[in-house]
Amino acid sequence: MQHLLTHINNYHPLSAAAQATLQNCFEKITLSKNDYLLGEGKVCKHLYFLEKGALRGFYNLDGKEITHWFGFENDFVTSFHSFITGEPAVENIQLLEGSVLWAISKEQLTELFNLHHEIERLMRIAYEKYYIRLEERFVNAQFKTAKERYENLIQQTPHILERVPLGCIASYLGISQETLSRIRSQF
Amino acid sequence: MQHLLTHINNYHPLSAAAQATLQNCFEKITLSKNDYLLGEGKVCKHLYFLEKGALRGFYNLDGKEITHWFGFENDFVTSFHSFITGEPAVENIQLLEGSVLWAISKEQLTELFNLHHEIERLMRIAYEKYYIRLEERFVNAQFKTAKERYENLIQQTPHILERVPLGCIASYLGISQETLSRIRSQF
DNA sequence: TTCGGTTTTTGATATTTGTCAAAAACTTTG
DNA sequence: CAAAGTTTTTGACAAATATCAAAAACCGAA
Repeated sequence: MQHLLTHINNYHPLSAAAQATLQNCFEKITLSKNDYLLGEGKVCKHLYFLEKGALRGFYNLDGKEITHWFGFENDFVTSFHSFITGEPAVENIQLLEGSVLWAISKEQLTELFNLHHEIERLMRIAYEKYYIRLEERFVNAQFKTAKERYENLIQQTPHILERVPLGCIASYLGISQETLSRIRSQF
Repeated sequence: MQHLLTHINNYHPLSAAAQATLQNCFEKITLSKNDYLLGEGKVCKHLYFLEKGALRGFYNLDGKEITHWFGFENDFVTSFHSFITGEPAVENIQLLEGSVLWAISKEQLTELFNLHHEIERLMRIAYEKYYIRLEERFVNAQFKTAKERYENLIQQTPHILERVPLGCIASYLGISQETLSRIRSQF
């Protein structure tokens, strides 16, 4: 829990009062490798903070699993579309490693926004950061070649390579596993 | 101005006090077709609301202009990366039509957040919507074929086809202009 | 209205990436 | 440790898309 608070204060320092309220609303969750945090079709009613471990978001397309994002230490994770709109999720969230998470419900979070302006500010700032991050992934996906995207991955998020099977990484990069394998053999 | 307030109240209803404060902070801007709202290398210090007209964000790559987003009526536009981080923009924002915009500086907006919790809430909600929108574009870019992306465009944002030159649309969809032309001839 | 410029389309060809199938390299576990 | 399963690589080929060049269509201003 201290881990979470430290990270949050990094984003945007909170008053002692706000921190105390936050503490009461997050619930600890411990999951094993391959467990599901969310199954497609379910509404994702929680925002999670990943204290330790790794997970992936994926959906099914023609019998194949398309991984489109990963979460690691200090990431806030949820099925954003479902969490925000309240619609059923199209994606699954599955653990890649045994992990420790902290969960807060959307309901509680909304309540916290009302109680503490600064917590809503924290969230606004978090969205800014996540927006920028997504924007960069979008530009990569749309305008870079497979090889450039792989080089980007090596340079900017090498931990992904060390902790995730190549099959997941291929679809994360938007290429087939065979193509990824061939790109790798060039290094 | 009433236009802007109406739109904002649609997002998230504001108190009369907050609305009055907002009114004083937005400045009206009128620009002609082909004018620039932002040039690359400049820090984007404003958030704009597009009341009427159309514009595009693009950057230069190997002498070619890569259009990656459009703005239309009722869109909030800025160079998000630059606006959020304070770093120089990599992109240009250029008018596709004569337009009417309302501008607010980041500084003033931050001030408004302090004055009215509800305005920060409005912004948090706006980020949520824009995040989801971007997420959908990302999935399209990474996992759909050129033809599927074009079909999506026809169904979901047909106004783009009517108001924007095909060269811009091609890079917006992440395909070459020739390929776009060939896809179109199939319809 | 017509000339000059821009935008869009068409054609030929090259490149990138995907698909399917099989082999090789790893992992797990009994 | 060995069999069985899983993941990764390799090969041959197919499909999608890009590139370059030129023609056609469109448009705006003198």
